Amino acid sequence: MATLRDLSRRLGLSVTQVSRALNGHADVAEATRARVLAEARRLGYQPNAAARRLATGRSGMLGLVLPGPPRMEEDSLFVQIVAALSQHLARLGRLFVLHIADPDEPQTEVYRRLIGGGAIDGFVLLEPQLRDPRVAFLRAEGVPFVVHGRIEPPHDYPFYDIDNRAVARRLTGMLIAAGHRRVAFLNGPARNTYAVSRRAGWREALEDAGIEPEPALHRFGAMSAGAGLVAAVDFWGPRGLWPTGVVCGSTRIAMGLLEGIRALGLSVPEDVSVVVHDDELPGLRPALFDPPLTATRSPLADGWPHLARLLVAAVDGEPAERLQVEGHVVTDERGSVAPPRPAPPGTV
Amino acid sequence: MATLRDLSRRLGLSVTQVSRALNGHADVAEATRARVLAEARRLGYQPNAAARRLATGRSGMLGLVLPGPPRMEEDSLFVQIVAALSQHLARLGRLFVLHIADPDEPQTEVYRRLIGGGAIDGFVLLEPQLRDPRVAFLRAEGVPFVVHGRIEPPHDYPFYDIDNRAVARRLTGMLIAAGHRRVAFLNGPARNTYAVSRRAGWREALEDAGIEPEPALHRFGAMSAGAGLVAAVDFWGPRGLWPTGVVCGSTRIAMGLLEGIRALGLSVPEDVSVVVHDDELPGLRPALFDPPLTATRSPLADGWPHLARLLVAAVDGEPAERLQVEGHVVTDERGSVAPPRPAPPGTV
DNA sequence: CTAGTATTCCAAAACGTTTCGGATGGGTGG
DNA sequence: CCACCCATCCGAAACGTTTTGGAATACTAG
Repeated sequence: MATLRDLSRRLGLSVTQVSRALNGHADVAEATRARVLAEARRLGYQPNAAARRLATGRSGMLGLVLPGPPRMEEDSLFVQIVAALSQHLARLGRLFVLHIADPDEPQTEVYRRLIGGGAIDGFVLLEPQLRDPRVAFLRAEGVPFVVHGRIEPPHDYPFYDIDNRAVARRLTGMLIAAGHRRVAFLNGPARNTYAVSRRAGWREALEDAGIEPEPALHRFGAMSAGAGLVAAVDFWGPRGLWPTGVVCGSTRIAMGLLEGIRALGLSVPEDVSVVVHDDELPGLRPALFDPPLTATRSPLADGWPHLARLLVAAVDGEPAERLQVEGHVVTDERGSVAPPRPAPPGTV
Repeated sequence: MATLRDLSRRLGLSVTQVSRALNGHADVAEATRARVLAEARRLGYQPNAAARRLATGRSGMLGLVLPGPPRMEEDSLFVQIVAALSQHLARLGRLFVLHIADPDEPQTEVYRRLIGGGAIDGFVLLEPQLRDPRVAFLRAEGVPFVVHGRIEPPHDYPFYDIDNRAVARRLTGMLIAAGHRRVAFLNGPARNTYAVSRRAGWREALEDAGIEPEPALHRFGAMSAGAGLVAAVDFWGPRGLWPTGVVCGSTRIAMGLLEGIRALGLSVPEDVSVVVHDDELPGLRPALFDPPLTATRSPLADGWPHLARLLVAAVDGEPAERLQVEGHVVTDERGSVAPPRPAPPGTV
């Protein structure tokens, strides 16, 4: 493998100048730079990553840490993320390190090990939580990171996110506009920040319409078909609360909900109106549901290129304020919303 | 971050001795080593990966390169591989680098870039092919690698593999033993070495029974349900070859094959006997097919820990002969094999 | 002609580790 | 007492890059 010294000898230049020529510094004559570049190409020169890293303190490696092996139903999404990050980082000249943590080891220990040896320059953080310990740790250590989503203020870090409160407001608002007053919300896990924002949005939409939000109609829970099915049985079973409209935080929840609604002999949108936020999860398209579901839509996939770009910029020292991207959300009307039908006698 | 120098100053030792103490060299007094270890722990010392790498030439990073984003039906398998490699390598103190190559860039260029800067010590090679260009390149460059499967002899490299010829012999043999003479084989892609070995096994089993292998009954093709379905229509359609028994190289092929057989109004095992090799692909269990399929079984997942271990050993200079593992294959009899029924009149 | 300013270059230090070639001192066998 | 060996230690070089602080040259303004 050719080194800078080899080049410098062949060219009759100092190692310094060769380095500066290759790195595009200003104080090297254009003619010299051309000679250096030509010779470097000829010899197939590639800078030694270790040496560069020792000198600069940067490794050029960016990491994603998962708390454990993904659950089966998340497989396709996981592949999407990993493939996208790897590809986009490669395009930016970085390497992608994937680390599946041992579920027993404390999260921050894992990060400590990875940054300790200077192996990894920065991290992508998925599924941020309120008072996220990873964020606290990386902040304290001064290690760059980019968040997919947002944590609580101050927002002094790079992120890609959508306006989750607005999403929930819009979905809830569509049902209210159709005349619904008992609007339930099947939300994600309470520990995730986006779920908290969405609850706020649901509340606001109701309050704006002069409706008192009924706590029992809001549910934190898993983003799974199971959660939707259970909710259906619970809402419209013997002692149910009979909401007339339901906002689903995920197409997976909606899938289970629709199954439950069908099983109970009800139908959408005649008996219940359903709307959903569509992340464009692989293989789950609200347009292909029966009936097709009205939805707000912002593909998760939109975020991956941004995350790669933002993280690289953050490692390069760009200030966080310029590294905050909010994704677009569009609305797809599909006819799963109709005016409410009065609740059957004998229910609240 | 504490360095060796910090430790040496605190302990009144030379940097040399501290380094040797931590790395378990022989010429350091036990008492000294204990002191060093204690102090290292106290300061939370972690060796700087870049410096070590610069000195030793090894980076501690091991890579997997995929030629492009995985296809959807392979997602779960891909997750399994990636998660397992990451976890097992982490346990061995190495980092796992996943690189999704740009499909346009020539494979060897990708590897050249990755090893060029000394970024990656060695690679896991999946889906080896005959005269695999990656193998040729890595061999020429002297970069360690481990192969999942085998390439053509000489076998002077580390691998984990099963005896694919024996698998095909066993499956074909089971059908022959039940009285079948027209035994078809739905194989994997011709470019993959395992498919070539399996074809040899199929041939041998037939020849051992004094049956002339009929080339039209063997098919290279994708490991997909589609391939199985097409084969079914082709075998038992209007101008079909009417094999009485079929060996499937994968449960995915078998899935399509069974669907086709059913669609043609035939049934297993009355009209056709079917056996399959079961890799334990996620979500595909021959025991749950209708009817349950007789199979040879060796979980792909068995291989991942070996691959991690073998690669690490290879990078550490262990000779290849000791780094060759052959996985076990068991047979599951499930009753999808019956004696053949005579071909309908008018067919070959 | 002089002082000042760009432009282009370079020697040497620094990054933190491993390793090579000894040095030191105590013990052993003669 | 000498020669030798063993156990334990150390200084210095090496890995290949970036960066610092200036040096040398040519040009410009006065």
